[in-house]
Amino acid sequence: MLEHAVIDSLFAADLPDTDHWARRYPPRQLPEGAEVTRFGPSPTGYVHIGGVYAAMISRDLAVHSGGVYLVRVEDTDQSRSVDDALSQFARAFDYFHLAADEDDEHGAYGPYRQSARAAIYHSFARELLRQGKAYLCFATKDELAQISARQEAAKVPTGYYGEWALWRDADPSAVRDRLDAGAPYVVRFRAPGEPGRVRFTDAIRGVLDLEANRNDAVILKSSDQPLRLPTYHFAHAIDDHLMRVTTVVRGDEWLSSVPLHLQLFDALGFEPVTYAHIAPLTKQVPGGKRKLSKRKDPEASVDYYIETGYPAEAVLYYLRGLANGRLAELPLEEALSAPIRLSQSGVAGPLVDLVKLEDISADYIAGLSGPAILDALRTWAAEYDREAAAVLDAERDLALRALAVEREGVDNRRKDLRKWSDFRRAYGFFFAQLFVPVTGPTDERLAPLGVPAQVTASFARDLLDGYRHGGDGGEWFGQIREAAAKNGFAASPQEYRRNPDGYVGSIREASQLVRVAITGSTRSPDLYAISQAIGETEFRRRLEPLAGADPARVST
RNA sequence: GGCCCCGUCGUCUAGCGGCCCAGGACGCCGCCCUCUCAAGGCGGUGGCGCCGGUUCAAAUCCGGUCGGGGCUACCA
Repeated sequence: MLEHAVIDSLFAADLPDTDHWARRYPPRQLPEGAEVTRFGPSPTGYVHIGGVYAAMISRDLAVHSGGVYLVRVEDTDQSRSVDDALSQFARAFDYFHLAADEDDEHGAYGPYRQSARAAIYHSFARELLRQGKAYLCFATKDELAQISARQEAAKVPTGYYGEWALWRDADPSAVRDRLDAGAPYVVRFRAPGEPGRVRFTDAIRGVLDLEANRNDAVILKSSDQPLRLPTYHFAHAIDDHLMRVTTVVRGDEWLSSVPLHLQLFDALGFEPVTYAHIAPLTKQVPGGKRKLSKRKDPEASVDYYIETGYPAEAVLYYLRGLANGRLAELPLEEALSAPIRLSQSGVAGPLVDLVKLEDISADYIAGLSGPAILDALRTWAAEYDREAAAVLDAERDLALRALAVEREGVDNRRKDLRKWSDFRRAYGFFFAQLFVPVTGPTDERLAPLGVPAQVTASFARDLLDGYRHGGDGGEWFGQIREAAAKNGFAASPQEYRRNPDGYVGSIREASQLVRVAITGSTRSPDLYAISQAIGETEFRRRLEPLAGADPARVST
């Protein structure tokens, strides 16, 4: 075994012993049953919706047990770090109300960024080296590639283990020679040799029985890097122990690493944590489903949800329903406050279904009051649709009247907003600034109705002459019936069907003429309600072009 | 290749040996309402991957098989 003096010379002379860290991060004083959970984002500048999913579950466990939820940035791969990644996370967590109890701003178990914890990892790595539970490895990339090539040829499992592990039992003098020559090395964990099985209980999947790890995994990356950082495995064991984490919620791609992790906890003398491996969010593709992909699927990114304007509550409700089917049966309000139970978590790998999300979202928005919608809409628009934001600010009263249409004083509220970006399509026409008036009786938006231009113009003139804006809905609509009858429209679609040649259309077509003139579309909420919301002046202004009015008349 | 996880309507799920010739939600289809659309009301479509076994009885337990996914990195 390598002499302690040689081992120690590899680390800073003033590097504290492991005891120092144990004292520095004492066990937490928390009530019985309190869970300490964490989320460990890697700062690649991209926030995956699965990250929000995992963070939400972690945080929920802590909140409902009176524990602590912390965020620890896993930036041990410096080549993948992106500068503004942290602000991206801040934005996502903020949007989804996933504030951490502890992070670099507040918390006594920091720093909460792995690149700032190098000394801690070094202390423990040195300790493992001193105890012979780890060793220096000088194998080059080429040598490693050769080893696995030979293993494949020999049909034995690939990896760095047993007799294949070049430096596992190297002569100390050979190690010293390499060191003297300045050769770069990594620190490897000396896996306890004997093959066998390990059992552990996953909080979601129950008792699992896996093959024991025998790979001498790298725990400290190459010495030729300016900052010698640990691999995920080593950092996980040390950080989660020192931060006194009780339950680790992570993707099930980590399942096969558990045997290694358990060995590390054991070698380090730590109590193991409880694991909860969650199924990945997937997407339907021809022939099956696959993990949501960062590159191929826009809906994999939280930015998609934020920019499109899905309310956080709707997304959270949807995600909670995926985590615990039971919560999907509860009304939104209750589902958001009821605890997620790991034991009730699905193990499959749910498909993210945007159609379902939109249904939830539409329901949620429909339950909001007009002012509440306006408020949320404005916040969204300020960031993603400046023009709409300006209009909403300038026309606040009109916006409230528009949002009240078929929403206030009705039994079932209109559901035409699934997300904030639907606003323009659904409500844009209320606002003169966003509305494009018809150009005249020949406007192409009127063409599908099949009404001759002269009839259209005459009908509009008749409607405008003596037009009374107020009254109740019935009276108001009566004016359209009157003008329609006068211009050869059938009083009902049925009547028109019976005698298509006797009419230019039915009341349906006549109404649609008005609708297109007022809203620009053949689909809209109740016409009477819209007319009252925009007011008489605007109503007349929009109807006039239909009458084929000359420009001079319009401008006065 | 090796190891591991998973498999109920198109999708998310309930189901933990009899309450299930499988329940709910979303979607889809139809009807009703109706000046359009959205919504709403009512009805319908549709599933235990497959094969064996255990049992009086299986979606539920066991074995196999097929299918999907993951790991097998000095990425997390």
